[in-house]
Amino acid sequence: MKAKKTSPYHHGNLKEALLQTALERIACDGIDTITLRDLTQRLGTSRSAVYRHFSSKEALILGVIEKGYEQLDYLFTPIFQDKTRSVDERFEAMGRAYLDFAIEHPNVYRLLFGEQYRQERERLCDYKNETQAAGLYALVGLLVEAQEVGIIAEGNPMVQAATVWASIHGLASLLIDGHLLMSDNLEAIYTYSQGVLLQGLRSFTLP
Amino acid sequence: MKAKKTSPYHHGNLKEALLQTALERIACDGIDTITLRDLTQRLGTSRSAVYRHFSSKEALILGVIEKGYEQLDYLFTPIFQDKTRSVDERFEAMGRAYLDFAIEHPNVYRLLFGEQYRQERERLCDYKNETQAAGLYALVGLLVEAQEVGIIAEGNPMVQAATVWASIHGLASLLIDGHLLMSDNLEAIYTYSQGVLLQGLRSFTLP
DNA sequence: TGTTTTATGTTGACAATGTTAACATTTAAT
DNA sequence: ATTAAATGTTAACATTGTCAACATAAAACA
Repeated sequence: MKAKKTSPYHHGNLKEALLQTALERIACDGIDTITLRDLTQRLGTSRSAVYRHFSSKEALILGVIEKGYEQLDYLFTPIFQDKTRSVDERFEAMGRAYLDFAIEHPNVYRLLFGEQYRQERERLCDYKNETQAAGLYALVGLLVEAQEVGIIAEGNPMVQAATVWASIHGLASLLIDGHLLMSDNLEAIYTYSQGVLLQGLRSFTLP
Repeated sequence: MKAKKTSPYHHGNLKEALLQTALERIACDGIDTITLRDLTQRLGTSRSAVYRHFSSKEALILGVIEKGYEQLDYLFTPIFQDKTRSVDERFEAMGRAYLDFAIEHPNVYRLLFGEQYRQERERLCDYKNETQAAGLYALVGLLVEAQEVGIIAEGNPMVQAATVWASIHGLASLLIDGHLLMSDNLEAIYTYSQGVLLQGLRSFTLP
């Protein structure tokens, strides 16, 4: 363990510490209330120190977003790829994990799947194709598998994936944004949604 | 028509003009970029004039939100209540109108159904029960009707409404927030989603 | 080792923004 | 006509992101 004297001139790991603290603050209070001054104050450095590691506040946030997608990946990929479980089970587990994550970390969820910093992300075409789409492609893979086993009707798996994702994302969004007031009915709503979705995928085919 | 001399001391209708201009600016550039200074400058008044009509910027935005919900109501209620059309047709028309609104006015849609100003809205318990829920209750009514006709399976219509709303809201959100990249596939995705949803509602019942 | 270069952190300043207080002007009430 | 209320203006303040100039530590190099 490092001997932390009375605040040395160099922090030592400021970049990572900024990303970590920013993520924590966002998770706690949301994206709109965090300020660079507060972050640096918590880390015991000066306000402008940020600019030695990030070109702007926006760039810092983009780093946090990247970090968030990585965490999500660590969470979901194992579920999708667990071949010891049936497609049905993985489908169910995925939905539940997705919803749980949104409910437990609503501010992070909004940051990852909301609208803010959308244009800025597209400039960095990195994790558009890497991290963000990873979850969607894993879902596509699961749906292809489901088609092969005959659990769902045949069809364009990308279109199916969009339908599934939209359904669960809508539920998550409405819940964490306070538009569905029935927090006690949550389990019923989720179970019903999941049932309707699977049943629809099973029996509906485009002409 | 009023004789508009060289900017009279009193604007005459500043409150309504502020709401209107704010809505326009939000529709154009989004909620995060509008400033009171810009609004008042466009209306030819001074910055602080806002505070004679609204206690804060937040209060002005809440007024805009209320206005937005009213517009949505004018748009949807007739569709729901048009008894000359079948339940299926109204269901289809509702979904399409909802999606069209979101795509044509993404910034307004986000303002109405997003997370920002959520806590502030709850303090005014006015349009929580009036306007906002109006659309949901209309949907509930349509679903009750659908159950009676036998188009969908029996079940708690509130839970069904949440499922339907979540599905369409998720699709709208992902599209306007740039997370579904397939703008050319939009028609296919919507048609497929609608089909899966209806098929699922038709055949799925909770045990 | 001693010197130089690079990386990192600090301080002071600036513009933009929401907000308030004190003042001004117009309209309505008495 | 006088007074009161409503509405609008100006000046100032605190907060925030950002930048330039300066300071210090670490690394590279001789």
